[in-house]
Amino acid sequence: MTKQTTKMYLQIVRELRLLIEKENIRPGGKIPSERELAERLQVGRSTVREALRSLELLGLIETKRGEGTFLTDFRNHKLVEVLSTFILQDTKTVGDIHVTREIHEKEAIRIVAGTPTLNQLPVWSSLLMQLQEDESIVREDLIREILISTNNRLSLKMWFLLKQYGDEPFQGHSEKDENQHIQQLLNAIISGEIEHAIHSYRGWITWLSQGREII
Amino acid sequence: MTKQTTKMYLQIVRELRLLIEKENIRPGGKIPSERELAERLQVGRSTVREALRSLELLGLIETKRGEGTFLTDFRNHKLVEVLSTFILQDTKTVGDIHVTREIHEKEAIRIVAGTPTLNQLPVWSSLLMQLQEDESIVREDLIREILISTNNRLSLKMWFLLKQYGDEPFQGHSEKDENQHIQQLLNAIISGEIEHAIHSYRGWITWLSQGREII
DNA sequence: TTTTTCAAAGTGGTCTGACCACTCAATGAA
DNA sequence: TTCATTGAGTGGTCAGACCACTTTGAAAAA
Repeated sequence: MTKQTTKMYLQIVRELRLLIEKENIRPGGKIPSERELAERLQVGRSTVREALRSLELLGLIETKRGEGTFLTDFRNHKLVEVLSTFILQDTKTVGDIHVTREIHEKEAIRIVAGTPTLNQLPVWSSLLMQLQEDESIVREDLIREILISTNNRLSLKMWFLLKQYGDEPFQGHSEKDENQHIQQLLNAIISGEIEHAIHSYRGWITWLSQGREII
Repeated sequence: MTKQTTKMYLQIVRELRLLIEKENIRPGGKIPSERELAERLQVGRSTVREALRSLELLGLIETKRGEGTFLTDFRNHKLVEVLSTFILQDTKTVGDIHVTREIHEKEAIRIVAGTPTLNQLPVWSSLLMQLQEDESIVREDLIREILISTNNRLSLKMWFLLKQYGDEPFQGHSEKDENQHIQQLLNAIISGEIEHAIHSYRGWITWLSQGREII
């Protein structure tokens, strides 16, 4: 049908999503070939390709010439590259991404700190011990752990994506200083002091962004 | 050339960026036609289209049949839509959607209530007056107003999507009761009492969900 | 002259069929 | 058994053909 009002390739993106769900294709799994999709969906192969190329640029699928097309695990860098070359100039957008990511992080901290069963999790004290033995912790790992423990997978995935878009290399920081921020946060979480935890988090973030500007 | 190692359509994405920069095409400006691009870059039109479709799905360009292709305002985070359809697919937990939406709502309330220039906005008192004259306000309208005033378009967009996915009809509620919740929230915002505002919000949400279960 | 009509040019949307480059597995020879 | 070959399947690209839509400007009508 060449007369649809909705763009065909967007339709295909949708169909593809349904197909993936119906056939239970997991990350890493193989998607039907372009020719097969074209026939099954009754569209031209070039149209199928337009949809697939879009998804590839988003990092949702991966194609290997001679082999096929595969579902990926949402962590391709292509998208980050493209977006950064096109968008990263726009400071307002970058700011939004950071702020939005921090929204998810803060709320997760509030939940963990405010929920006895969560703030008593052995992982916090074990992390704290690591720090006291001068083993450093990567910021992302800690935050991810916090996000995970809130058991909101949607929020976790959004956070993951935002992290990809907005990531900047953190450089020129003293590990010792950072450890102090982390310890403060962990202590507040364990003792269930929500506002204290948020305050520590804010301090940490501020400290990080100051570090960024020095570069 | 059919023998490049780097994928042609990615090459084109890159070329396109350079072209846009060189010709100083601003958001809203027109990009050369597909046929012209194909000739200038010495590639097939379908290959050009694959690149353009990708950028369109990312929300970087916009196409109008019969007119042409245009550079968009990057702030249109259209990619969120696509990503969300893929993400929400396996994270069907309606609960997650609600909780995540509420994360954005709560944070927005915190920001508005805690920022003097925002909580003094005339819109709040005017809404409050409407309520006192017994004109009812739709929940979504109020929340949207709050989100907008935080000036984080990305968060706003996410909220909008979450709202769409998780929408349920609110029924069987007494308008009078709801007005009371809203008034409480608005008053707390205006007076800058963050925790009070959050508390009101929580009460409102709880009340709403109880109403839902009755259905 | 002014207004209306409408056909042509230009643009994106889609399809078809044809090659090319690559991978993999089955086939067959050593 | 081992190794080389070959053919089927898959993505990558191209050229050309229509279709649907918008704009525009010249011709026709007022």
